Amino acid sequence: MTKEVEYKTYTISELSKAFDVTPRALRLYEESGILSPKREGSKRVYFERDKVRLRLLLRGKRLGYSLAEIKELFDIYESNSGEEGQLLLLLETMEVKRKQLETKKIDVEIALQEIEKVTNTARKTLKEISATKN
Amino acid sequence: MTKEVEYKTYTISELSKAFDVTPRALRLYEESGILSPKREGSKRVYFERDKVRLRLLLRGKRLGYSLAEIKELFDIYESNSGEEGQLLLLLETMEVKRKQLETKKIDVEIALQEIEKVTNTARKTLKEISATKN
DNA sequence: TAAAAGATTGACGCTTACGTAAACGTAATA
DNA sequence: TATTACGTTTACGTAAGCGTCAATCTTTTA
Repeated sequence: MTKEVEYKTYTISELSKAFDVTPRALRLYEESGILSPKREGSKRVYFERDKVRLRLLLRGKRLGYSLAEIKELFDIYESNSGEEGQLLLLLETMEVKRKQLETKKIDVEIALQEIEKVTNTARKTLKEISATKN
Repeated sequence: MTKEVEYKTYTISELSKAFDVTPRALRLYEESGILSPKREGSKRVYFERDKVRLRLLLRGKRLGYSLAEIKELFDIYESNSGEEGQLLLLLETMEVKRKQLETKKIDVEIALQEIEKVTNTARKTLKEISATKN
């Protein structure tokens, strides 16, 4: 008794709409070795795995990582043989990334504080203006 | 009695070392209209104001903003006449940026969580390995 | 005073991350 | 069956953000 599992698949345009990226970008991500859709003839067929990776990829981009860096991360993560050396490499890499992200987090928070300051000052001035008007 | 105020100034190489950017970059930032050092003959002289702006610029970059966007922000902030329309524009702009930053904050936090998961899994596996060894 | 250290202005080069168009194939639809 | 929609590869174009000379000038410093 074979267990039939339905895998949802996506065409390039479906995936591109779903994530608001162009097909061109998806092809580039493939060329960069990050996505690897199956083929049906010459047409790309994307599976859940690709969707997951694309989601991570885009988050990575928003965080400022280059495609090369993102691929590197995927590679390290996947090449993980469960072997000790590999695991240690993984841990080191993650530690580096973690520190970068903590720094970024601080950058974001400082920026938010600055925005708040500017905003408060502007609001005060506005209030004074409307008070003067009356 | 004239009040003499000492302003600390910087040469391009001093500032470049202080912020770990190349002189070339500083010249580009000037060309982009973000920095505007005074001149002593043909030589650039940077004041505190430039230092402050550079610090903000670099944070902006780390947050993923382009030089053009950064300049735009400075422009809006400075063109602020205290006039009502300008203040409202400033508030709107800041609100947009604030939302972007909140999104980025979430991205960072999700990424940190993912790193934690991967890290924990790797650590567990490592423990199992060292247990087997004995 | 000669040489080294820093500065300046071009100007061309390079990488990343796509955009865009061309030329072509296949499949669904009017 | 003709057209429209969607897909493919190939390839050139582009914008941003510098890197890297080259040629020249000025100022220290040995």
